[in-house]
Amino acid sequence: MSPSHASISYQQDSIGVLIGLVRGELVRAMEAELQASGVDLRFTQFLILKRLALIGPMSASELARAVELDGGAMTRQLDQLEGRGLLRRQPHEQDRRALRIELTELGDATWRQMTPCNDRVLEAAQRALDATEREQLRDYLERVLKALRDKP
Amino acid sequence: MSPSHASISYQQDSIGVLIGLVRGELVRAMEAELQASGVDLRFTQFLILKRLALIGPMSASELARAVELDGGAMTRQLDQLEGRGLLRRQPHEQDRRALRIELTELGDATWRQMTPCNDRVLEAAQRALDATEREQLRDYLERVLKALRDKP
DNA sequence: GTCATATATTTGCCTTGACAAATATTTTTC
DNA sequence: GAAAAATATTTGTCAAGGCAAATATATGAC
Repeated sequence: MSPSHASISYQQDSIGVLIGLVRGELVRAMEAELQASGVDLRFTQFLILKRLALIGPMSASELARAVELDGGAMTRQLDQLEGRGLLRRQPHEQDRRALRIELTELGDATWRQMTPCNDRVLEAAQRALDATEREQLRDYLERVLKALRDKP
Repeated sequence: MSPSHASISYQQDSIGVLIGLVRGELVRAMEAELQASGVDLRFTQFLILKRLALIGPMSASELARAVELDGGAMTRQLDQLEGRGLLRRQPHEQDRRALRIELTELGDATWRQMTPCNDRVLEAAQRALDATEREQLRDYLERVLKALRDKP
């Protein structure tokens, strides 16, 4: 008996695979840009700084949820980033369990230094899409994300 | 002096972040479905079996490139999957350096068992998109992938 | 108010994947 | 055709992230 693939010679990647591939390329491109700009940060660390820079101070767990990172992993990232002087752990004013993570001046400066990297990569990624298509892509992705999160 | 985020209260996620979030949800949903169907496989292992089932036997490095996995990591995944009787390492006919990785009957049966999981997750993810939008999403993602790979 | 439950952070443990080195074989160059 | 470069696989090493347990605090039920 022949296995079930025998008759299939070509198969498009599913949306799932495709999204994985795109993400992989984005991470690679972003880390390459950072390195080329002299910023010594991994992709996850870039995401953390970006979030803090754009949204402002927040607790470690809010930050962890925002970048889809495990709480324990976040603690260790904060250790590293704080050790390098890019952010600060402050006590949270309303909740004594929690922290208020905020960028230092150095962290903010680093963020300003890497903003162009971020922009270049996003522009490169979307260069084959016109403005309308970019909006649609974002819209579709947001709807997919919502569909996955609001599980039936 | 106030840091540069002070005036920004809300900022949309970039396409980059959005794609990362979607991928995370897809992986989570897929692993949950697999577990619920009694298939004890991680997402990466699912991808490997899927690829072999749909495309047919190929070398370990082809497989590694297809699922964006490091060669060393692939060796160890093959060790596990072969140990569980889901695939076989055969000698490659044209290239004595390489292997011909092929599914066993058990591997193929496992693939047939998890096909519905895959379909359910992809359907759930895209349930808020109509047929045209699904095609567009795929098209956009393929163009983004191509743009990232054909670096200027 | 008190107790049970939920949440925030930290730490230990373990798995996974990236990177580099080693070996075997193929392909390219001259 | 021999040397050089490229490719396939394996293994060692390391960093990163997930999960579970521990601790501290907050929130909700009664």
